[in-house]
Amino acid sequence: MPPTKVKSAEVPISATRQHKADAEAASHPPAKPRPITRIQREKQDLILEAALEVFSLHGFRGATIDQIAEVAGMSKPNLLYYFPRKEEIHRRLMGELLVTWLAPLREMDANGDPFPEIRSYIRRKLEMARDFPRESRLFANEMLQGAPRIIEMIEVDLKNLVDEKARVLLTWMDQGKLTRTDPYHLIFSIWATTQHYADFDVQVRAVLGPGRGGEGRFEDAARYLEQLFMFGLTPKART
Amino acid sequence: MPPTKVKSAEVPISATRQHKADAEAASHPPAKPRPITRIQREKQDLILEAALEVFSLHGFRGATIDQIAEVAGMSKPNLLYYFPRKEEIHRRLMGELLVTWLAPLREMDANGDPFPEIRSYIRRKLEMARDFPRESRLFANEMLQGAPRIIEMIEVDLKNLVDEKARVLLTWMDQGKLTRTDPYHLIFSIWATTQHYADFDVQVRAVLGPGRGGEGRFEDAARYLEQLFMFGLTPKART
DNA sequence: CTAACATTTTTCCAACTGGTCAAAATTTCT
DNA sequence: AGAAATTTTGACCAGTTGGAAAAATGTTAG
Repeated sequence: MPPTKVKSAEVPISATRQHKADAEAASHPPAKPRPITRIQREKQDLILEAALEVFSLHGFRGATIDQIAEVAGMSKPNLLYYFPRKEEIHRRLMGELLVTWLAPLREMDANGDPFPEIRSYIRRKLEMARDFPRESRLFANEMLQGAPRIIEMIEVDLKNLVDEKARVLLTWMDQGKLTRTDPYHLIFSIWATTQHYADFDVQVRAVLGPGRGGEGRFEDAARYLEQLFMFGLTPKART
Repeated sequence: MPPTKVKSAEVPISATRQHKADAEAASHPPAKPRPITRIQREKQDLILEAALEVFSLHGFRGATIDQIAEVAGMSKPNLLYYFPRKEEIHRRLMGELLVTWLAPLREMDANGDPFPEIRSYIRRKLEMARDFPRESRLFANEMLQGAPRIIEMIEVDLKNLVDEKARVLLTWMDQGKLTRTDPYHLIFSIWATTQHYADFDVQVRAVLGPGRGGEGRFEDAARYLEQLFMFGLTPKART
């Protein structure tokens, strides 16, 4: 499966600034794409990691290249050598994010039984909120701003995936294995409840207080959500 | 009930820049606070309204005074005449927001029955997401950034309120009127599911598509959430 | 070793940022 | 109306921002 259509952004990064050494021969149209070096990959990863940190905390506009460069441990011009513009960094980040972010939903298996499937979907999402809160916040930040830079991916890739899974849910409902309800809003509610623990982490911790705000909160959340969704979705006693 | 401890921020705005006309007499310690004029109130409201628009979209760091001034239809220095610093605007906004934002939870009545109470709490929150999405996003933005400017309010006012309502929920559980579960996470899940429709509005609309993404989505959400929470919280058949 | 390329640093810039200040315009009060 | 206060404006500033150019330094294949 191709890593979602990340449109341009795929250019080999260098070659952009390099003096066009086409003088020698303008014969090969696909012009040697120049293999990506070890350093390139390493530094790019470093930058993306730093950018994730900064963007997820301040949003696109609020983040500065200097900040990202500092976190990445390099100078600003050096960073700009790898990603010639701020937007490129963000675009790459979002492109990669969307793929991994939707993986849990992709795994929901139409051939499985609804409750085990939904239950483990919720668990996986909750684990992601716990283990990748920055990714969650990056996504949330983009959404809050109206998703200007990923609206297309949302409207195409995300929508298609959700449509597909909504159909799966409907099938389960038809089979009487699941309460008949709105599959889209069902998915929304799973997203909302799980991502809440990453995006509103400060609030969750503050409200739970030092006693219950520790690491145990994810276990508690899992237990609670399981109960909420299970008994909310269990069809009335079979006939 | 005082509008939550908004600490300073309460100074009459003017008098800050006014040349200290104390030359006449340094006799009255509480120095005439100079009544707030009509224009002051009007312009301040204008600014706060514009600031809500901009802050909710770009977060604190990402928003600029120029932007706010433009939306408010006045020059930057003029805006700064009313709010001498960017942070003041934000602080005021957050202070007022928290009060109105928690009103629905405050209304949850310990003397009522759990289901009608919870049901109408969900409805009220959903209505707020529909009618005041910018407020919701402003709040979300602040949370995403770790709530640096309102952490204190969160830890005190919000926590106290939630503690109180959690006790109410526990009472209902003790009385067997509600499934025994974690009252804190229950409240979180209501916040998450309802605010999702304001904060992730773009996503919701994109996924529902032009057909179902219209105004009806809030009604659908209300119906779905009601079902989710109702049947998830209904205690097992009485003995 | 060295030419060719890749990486990094230094210097620089124009636009934007939050904010100041004094003067001018307007409103309010008597 | 006229004085006093309030409000608005225009010019200005120092620091930050995203980014460009080019020189300096590494790295590596032949």
